[in-house]
Amino acid sequence: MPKNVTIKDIAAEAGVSIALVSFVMNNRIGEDGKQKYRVNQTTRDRILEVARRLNYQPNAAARILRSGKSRVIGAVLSDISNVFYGEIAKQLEEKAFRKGYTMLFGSTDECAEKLDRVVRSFIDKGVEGFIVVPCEGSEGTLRHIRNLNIPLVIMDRKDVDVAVPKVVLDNRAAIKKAVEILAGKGLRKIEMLSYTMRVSSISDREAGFRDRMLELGVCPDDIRIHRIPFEEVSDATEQMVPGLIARGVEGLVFATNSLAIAAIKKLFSMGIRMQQDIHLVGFDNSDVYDMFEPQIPHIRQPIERICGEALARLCNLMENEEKTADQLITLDAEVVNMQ
Amino acid sequence: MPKNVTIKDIAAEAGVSIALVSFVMNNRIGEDGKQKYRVNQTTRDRILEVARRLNYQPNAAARILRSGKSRVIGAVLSDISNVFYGEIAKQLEEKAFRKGYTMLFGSTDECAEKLDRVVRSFIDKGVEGFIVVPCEGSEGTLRHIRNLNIPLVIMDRKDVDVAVPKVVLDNRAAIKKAVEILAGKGLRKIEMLSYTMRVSSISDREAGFRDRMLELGVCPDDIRIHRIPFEEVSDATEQMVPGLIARGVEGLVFATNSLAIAAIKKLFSMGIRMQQDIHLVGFDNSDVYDMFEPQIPHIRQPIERICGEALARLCNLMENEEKTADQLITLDAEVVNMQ
DNA sequence: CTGTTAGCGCTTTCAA
DNA sequence: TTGAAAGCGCTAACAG
Repeated sequence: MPKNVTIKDIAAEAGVSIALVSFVMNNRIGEDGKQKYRVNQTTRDRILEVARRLNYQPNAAARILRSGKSRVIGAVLSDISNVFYGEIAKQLEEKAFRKGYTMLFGSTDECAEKLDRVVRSFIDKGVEGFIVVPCEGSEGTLRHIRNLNIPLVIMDRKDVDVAVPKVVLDNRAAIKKAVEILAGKGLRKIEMLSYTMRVSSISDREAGFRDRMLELGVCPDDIRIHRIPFEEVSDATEQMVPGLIARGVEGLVFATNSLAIAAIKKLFSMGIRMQQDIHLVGFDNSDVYDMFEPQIPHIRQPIERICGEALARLCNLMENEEKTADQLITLDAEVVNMQ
Repeated sequence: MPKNVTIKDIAAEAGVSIALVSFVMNNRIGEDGKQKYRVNQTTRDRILEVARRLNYQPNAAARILRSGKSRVIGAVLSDISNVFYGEIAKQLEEKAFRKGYTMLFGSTDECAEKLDRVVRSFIDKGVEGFIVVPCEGSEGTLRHIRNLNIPLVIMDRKDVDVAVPKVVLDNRAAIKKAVEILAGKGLRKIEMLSYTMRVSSISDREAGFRDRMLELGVCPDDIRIHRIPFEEVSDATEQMVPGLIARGVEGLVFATNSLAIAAIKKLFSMGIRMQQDIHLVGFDNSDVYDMFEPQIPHIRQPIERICGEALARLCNLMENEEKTADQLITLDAEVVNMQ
């Protein structure tokens, strides 16, 4: 391994001091035409030339050590292989890149222990801030982040007693819109598929469903929410669907795309005609929704805005060393393919 | 921001030297019961106690600077929001974590410039190694990585003239299996949907198709591969499908899941019955494949093994400072839901 | 078993 | 306009 080029090498080669090299390297990005350090144009050019010739790469570690800023953000999501979080990841990465930050991603798979492991390893890596989608039992870890004074923004879920900014969807309103689509068609025998998991996004969606159903005059005892364990969506959903049909359910709303997909598969295999024999409203994206004619309407989260807000708040905390503003940013969902 | 605790603080608090603290901290992970530095058990306990009490977090930057190892790997994929790469990302992250590495992810969106930007930013971050899915025109950047002497493993595509390990699917064989499924049903009017993009994974899949069709006795002029631009899969595919049907195509194989999904949507909307009026074989995963009865068979890449191999090679290069072993690791695809 | 010490590469103050 | 020098926090010889 040919020893990496350092500013010292450049200084030697160009016959100047390392300080000068450092100055020049940091001015590279002519920020707003204002140069903090004035260096002789000739010297500057010579240094830049040498740097290029020697293929100089600044050492990140040294820079971080000295400046104390790593410009790395850790994002701890639920499951990066799920489309929704995949899109979140992509947006975060892009937006962070533009701001000059690098993102580190990790999946919790809804397991508090894994979340803790990931968070600790990220801290080890010297992340400057965190964006976290909490899961059941993760409060301790989140508090740990706070205690370490590492900026933190919570995303997607808000039922965590930690005083940090939280960016979430207005889940109640979102599901109300979903129910509305079905109610608007005159349907009343509407049921919901949800997770057993108790996190605010899910609970709020359930609450929204309950609220709207009550408003529609449905008797509380007739409001049906079916809860399925996260780990066995496919099987459990498949087993449950026939029962729904047997009971003559007319409409179904879903708390997540995975639930919707599992149900649609089963319904389709049973020969049930979507949006005819039964009416559905999905949540989040899936290629499956668009398969049918008419397409299955679904609730779309404003992923770009969610990521934008989360990152903005985080940068605020990181850059302005602001006191932990415990704000709740709530964004509205939109309905796709409303019929 | 309360000054972070350093080994110095611990040393002072525990009344020992910083060296001792360092030794203890590095032995934390009792590797194979063998401790490199022997420290008095009482002292050790005291130090650990103080460290815990003061909530000590080792400074990553300093450690990296000193040891020269960041234990960070950069993965540059095509599009992390696509299921296939999403799963790749997840596997890489998990496996890397077990080996004590952290992954950095970036998407190229099949744009060489973006790939270059991402790579440079990762280098800036001090990654120790790269796993890259190249795209058209990315050779220069890959060579740049080599010149910097940063370990590199290429994944998914092999048509890059850079002497590094490459882990790919046996794409020719994979598509042959796909064609075989259709041929086994006695079909001969089989066509393929592919990308215009010239990367080995795609080209090889096309070659496999051509080969198998020739073997089946199809006249070269009758072998039809339809190439669709990556950026407009949906629209272009939708426009193309009716023509295929009009020509009485019996079977379709796809070079990627996105192509398959787009085609299936259109076919379905036209009322064509899958695996009856037309027979399909998909590539990679999609929830859409499982929607139909019988399910749409598809080619499944051994994602876990791909990631395992790629990471293993990379670690080899990073840890053993081995000379660039220019090996090509080819893995076999498997057919899911063969009927 | 424990302490001293010399840097890793870079930023930045202070002085020239 | 330039240079000298002091560390950032940690590791790892080397010396006791």
